[in-house]
Amino acid sequence: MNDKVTIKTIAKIANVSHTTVSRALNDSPLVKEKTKKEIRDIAERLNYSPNLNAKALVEHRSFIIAVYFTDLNSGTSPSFMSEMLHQIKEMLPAGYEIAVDSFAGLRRAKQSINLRFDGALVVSQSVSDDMYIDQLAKTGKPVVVLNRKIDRDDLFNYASDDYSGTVTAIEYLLRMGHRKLGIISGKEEFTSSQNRLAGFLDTLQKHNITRNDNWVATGDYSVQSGYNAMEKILNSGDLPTCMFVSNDDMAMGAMRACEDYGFSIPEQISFMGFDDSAYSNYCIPRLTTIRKPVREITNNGIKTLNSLINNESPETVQAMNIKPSLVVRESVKKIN
Amino acid sequence: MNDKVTIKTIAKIANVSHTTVSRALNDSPLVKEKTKKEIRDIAERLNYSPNLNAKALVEHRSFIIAVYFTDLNSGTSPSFMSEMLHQIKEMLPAGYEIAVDSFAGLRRAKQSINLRFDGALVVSQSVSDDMYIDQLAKTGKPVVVLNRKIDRDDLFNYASDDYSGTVTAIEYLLRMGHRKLGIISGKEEFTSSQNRLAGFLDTLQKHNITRNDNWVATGDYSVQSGYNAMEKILNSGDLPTCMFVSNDDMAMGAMRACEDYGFSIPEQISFMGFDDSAYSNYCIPRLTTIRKPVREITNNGIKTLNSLINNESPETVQAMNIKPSLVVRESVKKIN
DNA sequence: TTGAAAGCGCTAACAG
DNA sequence: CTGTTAGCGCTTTCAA
Repeated sequence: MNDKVTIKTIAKIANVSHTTVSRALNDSPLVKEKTKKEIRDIAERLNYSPNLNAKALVEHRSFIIAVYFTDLNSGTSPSFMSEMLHQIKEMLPAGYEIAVDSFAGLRRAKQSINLRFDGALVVSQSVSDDMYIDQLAKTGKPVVVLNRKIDRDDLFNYASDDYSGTVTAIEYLLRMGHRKLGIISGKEEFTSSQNRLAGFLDTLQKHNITRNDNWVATGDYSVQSGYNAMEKILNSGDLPTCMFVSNDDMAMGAMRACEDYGFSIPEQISFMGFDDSAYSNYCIPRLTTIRKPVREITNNGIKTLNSLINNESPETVQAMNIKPSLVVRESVKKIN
Repeated sequence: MNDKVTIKTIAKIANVSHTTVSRALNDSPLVKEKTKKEIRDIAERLNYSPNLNAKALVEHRSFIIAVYFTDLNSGTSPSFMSEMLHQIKEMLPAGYEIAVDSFAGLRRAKQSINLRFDGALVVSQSVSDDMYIDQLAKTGKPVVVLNRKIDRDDLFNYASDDYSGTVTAIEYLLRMGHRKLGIISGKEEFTSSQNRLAGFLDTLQKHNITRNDNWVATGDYSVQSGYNAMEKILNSGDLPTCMFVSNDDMAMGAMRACEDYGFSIPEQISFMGFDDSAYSNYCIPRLTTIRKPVREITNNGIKTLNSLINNESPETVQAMNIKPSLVVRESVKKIN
């Protein structure tokens, strides 16, 4: 019940004006050290804690960083989200809170974004986020968009170059002798799915490999959807020698399906994932995959947002499309 | 830059006082329908959005729900956290924001909790959280503690009965003919680890089975730690016929170790996990485990918090220790 | 049904 | 170095 302790309470006890208390507590050079110390002591003794709403009202900032995901529910892998939140919280100046929200949630509740934030970090998956990103941008407050390359140059934007990552993946598979390649792609409306699919298709074409439509399936990035998609492919008769799966979660489901249908990995079918999730080094067999540069994206984003909030010009570049890297493990067999 | 639109702006245009605008926007019965509509229209046209800081200051509430985890970094499984956040956000009344934070973070930064929240949801793993829970309780605001049974009866508290869940698990293993049982337990300071270990030890004792210290190892709930712990056990010479692993993540690591050392599961070593994580139904073999009632815990917690915030008395009971259930899959073999 | 005035707790001129 | 005064945008008496 100590929310009744205000700077005036302290002022009365210290026999000074509440202004002096405010200054002392904010470590203003305008207050004598001795007075400061007295005031701080009283504040501590009374367990004073400033009313952030009042402070926010007058300072025109709220000490809140908004973190928006496309969807809290599906599509954003839990480990990505959890790593993200941890990083953000870790790198933010003390006193800042992070408010987690999702565009999908806003849409469902027909709400519009609220204006109580000093900066926004958007973890975007889909072009459908653009209208919200635009609303955020219109507030004039710092906005950094992560994860997906956006089509505007007035915002800071750090993403993973999924297209080039996929090209790397497929060219590796070709080098390993595979020509019969299949794909399970992710949520169709997600930019990452589109880029990964395009990388796959373009690379096949470049190497004059005709694709087999029986080996093309679509999931939604969930483990179960990978299972279902693979089941469909396995039932289609003619089999690929290798599957490129748009994320590790679906790859895990797909490999499970192979196991259930009696196909051995990588002897009969090889697998290439995407993301390098925490589990990909422990599944059976260990999954060869493309490492998405999550850490780099996040760090850049937060550093930039921090500078922006403090009105400094960020040290990093405005936009970055970071190249993922190949992680070779056990799920791709060299053939011929 | 429309943050300059205030109720006074609207008042001027509508030719009424700002008081009336405030009332209209809050749908007060004191305002004539016609006036209300006019005002609402103007507000919409001007893209008005209330200054939540001002509102919060005068109403003595902030429209923020604090969500505290023990640690954002380790121990809390990402899928648990992500499901939690999604549920919370989904069930909260429109207009509320969730501020995500961790006690570990507070400790590291030597910060104390800030008072800007209308209610707090604590996802607690460790008794070391108690001092912070106490600080939260002292604010007099609604606090609901989830996940871990706490030692006080003035707060609402919903947890999983890990002890009884483990007893269920071990008795099942005994029924399957296993007598040579090992365990990999989790973070020692976590209550869940302690309860799961105690359930294991007590059940063995109850059935007069002497435990083999070579088969007792400790991890930290991470996949890698499960791998390391299992490696140690495999190297100890004499082997158990079955391992109880304190969570599914570590079980996945431990099974990986068996694979690497050439032991087949469940033929040579059986595995029982805990949690029923999203991956446990897809790993090879599918993991037999104990389903932690995450959904139930969360739902109860949020419902209660909602009532508390609205000054209603919650429909649910004050404390609940929900029993987990056995999920039989493929990783435990019946022997003899 | 409306408006005038006060005040939430804080910071920021301005004056001493 | 310190205090007086005003005001942030909103809700809420109280009076009309």
